[in-house]
Amino acid sequence: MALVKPKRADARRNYDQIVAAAEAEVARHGAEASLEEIARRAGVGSATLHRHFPSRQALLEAVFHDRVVVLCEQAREFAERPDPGAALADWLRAVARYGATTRGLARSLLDGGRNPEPPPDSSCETMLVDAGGDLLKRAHDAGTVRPEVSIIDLLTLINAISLATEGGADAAAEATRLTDLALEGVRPRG
Amino acid sequence: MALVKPKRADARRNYDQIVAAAEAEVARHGAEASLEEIARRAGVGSATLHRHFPSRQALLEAVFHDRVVVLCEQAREFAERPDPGAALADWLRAVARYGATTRGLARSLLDGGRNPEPPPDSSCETMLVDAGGDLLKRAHDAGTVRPEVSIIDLLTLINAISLATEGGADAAAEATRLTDLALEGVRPRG
DNA sequence: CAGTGAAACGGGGTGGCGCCCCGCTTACCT
DNA sequence: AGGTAAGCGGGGCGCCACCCCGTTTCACTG
Repeated sequence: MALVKPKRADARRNYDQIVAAAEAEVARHGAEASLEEIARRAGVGSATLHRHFPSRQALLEAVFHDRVVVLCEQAREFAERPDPGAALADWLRAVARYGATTRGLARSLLDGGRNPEPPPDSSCETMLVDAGGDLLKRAHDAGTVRPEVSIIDLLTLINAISLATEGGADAAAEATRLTDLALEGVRPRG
Repeated sequence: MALVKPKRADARRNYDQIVAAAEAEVARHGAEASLEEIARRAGVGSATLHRHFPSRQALLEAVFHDRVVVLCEQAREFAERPDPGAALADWLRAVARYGATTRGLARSLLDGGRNPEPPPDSSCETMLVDAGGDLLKRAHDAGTVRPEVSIIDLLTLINAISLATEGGADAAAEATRLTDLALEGVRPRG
């Protein structure tokens, strides 16, 4: 059950240094940050980076994993709230806001979803789908969400919004506004 | 008023060949297609490509320009329809579908919007904003769209959907579904 | 604590890229 | 036909992802 991290001490140390360097570099330059530069800043050879992370996507997953876990914990808290519709909406807004202000995350999730092979249980995508699916189920049961709406659709939409607003002047505000627009619809409510 | 295209005959021929090659290559590999490869397939040196198109964005604009013009003409037709709300929705669906099935377009529009300097009147973004703005105005006047909704927000949302669904198994269907979701909202309609 | 086998490392090579310089070619105008 | 400037493109530069393979480092055993 426990994560089987690299065994040797130097390997583990390098792994952590690479993730730390990647976090900084991705924050600066987005999901397309130079892997060579990340390796350089981590103080390792580029071969070491490629050995630990066979793809850019794998590295991004490691970078964002902890933050996504926090979002999922928040979902679990929101699940206790009395109004499931508002809980789902608030969580989606939080996801949109976080995605819009965290360079590279939205792109990483999009590319991850494109991947043909099934993602592991600990992938960012899977975790979000699981956490959000629970909130959605409650909202469905309460009748505050149309039954044909799926969690995949919702997260795809939210992630698309993050992607489109990421890096803007006030990304969080714009992501929130667009999320509200999508959740409420375009027509006035009776 | 008429476009001031490159004057010399060989320049114009190369320009057209580059755009044609770019169209094919972008369709195959998306907005990040290799510029070197495009030049190779167009039968010109890479310097010629860079002379005609100082940035990747400029090339993409040229590639998609004609198709976007068609979308805008469609908007003008839709403006005649009796139900402005449905006309706007149908047009947005068409834009979403086209963006989702045309590799590179959504990405190009997104990056174009990031550009700090104001886009020229003939840019894809400007044309869509103008054409859609007219449809939205009619819908606003008819009261079928909430007044605080802007055409920028709508197109950003639609473009985000295109971006997120582009390249999927049935991109057109998914883009349409997500567009409907965003237009109608998540909650059931009274 | 020393020795050993394997795991991990990283310098450097390869091929591809975007971009640009500059000597050469070509089309246009008179 | 001849002059001239616009246009061309081979080739160079710096950066990148990715990988090969000789070398170093770790962990385990006696």
